[in-house]
Amino acid sequence: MSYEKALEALADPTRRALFERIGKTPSSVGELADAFPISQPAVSQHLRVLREADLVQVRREGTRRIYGVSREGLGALRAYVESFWSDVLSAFADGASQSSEGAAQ
Amino acid sequence: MSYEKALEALADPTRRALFERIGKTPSSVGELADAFPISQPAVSQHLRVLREADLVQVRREGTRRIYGVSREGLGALRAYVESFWSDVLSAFADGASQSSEGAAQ
DNA sequence: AGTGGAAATAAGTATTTACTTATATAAGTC
DNA sequence: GACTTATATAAGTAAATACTTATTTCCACT
Repeated sequence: MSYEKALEALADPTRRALFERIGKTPSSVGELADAFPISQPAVSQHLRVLREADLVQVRREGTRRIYGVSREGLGALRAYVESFWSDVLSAFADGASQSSEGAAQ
Repeated sequence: MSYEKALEALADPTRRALFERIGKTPSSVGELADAFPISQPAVSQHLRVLREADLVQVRREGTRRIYGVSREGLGALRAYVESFWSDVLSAFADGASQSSEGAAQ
């Protein structure tokens, strides 16, 4: 749906690192705050942006909140990039206008 | 190579719009400056960022410069998203831990 | 070489944003 | 209900950035 928000969310290096870490192992806010050199509120703020981009998902576990990757936002981003990519490929096949390039792929 | 720069470049709405327009029809700086409600230098600055992210490519044509999409940066971004996506899918297949989701794909 | 047009760079500015510390909310435990 | 632990929100700040106008660079043409 909104690949725009996904792009904006993943543009920031810290937020991207948080997202990648969450992708490998779902984590609580505290675990993330321990693993990264920023404060807990900073982590929460980043998580909020990632959540609003549908890139992550929360699950309550007692008093903690476990953040994991959501497929919604990532899927939207993937669809966008993929469609753009195929457009570019077909434009290249048509025109073959890109001068400084060698073989395809 | 550097999907990071591609993400940062495409995060800005104006720059993303420029990139999408260039994807449809390669254009000169002047044409872009006419088509968008920003000044020519602003266009040039955005093009520079897109160029440094290997998302666009320049070709000289007389005194003008025609910008077209480059496959380098877009391919890098695509590879990143794609690999992340497949990781998420396999993690989902393993754990099936995402609570609020329905069927796969 | 001199002129004209196209694009890049320089310099300055207002907005955005990624952080901080302080505080509030929420859930589990006694 | 009081206390502790975990997370979110409030408020403020310094750095990044997307624009502007002014100027420079670069190419074509005479």
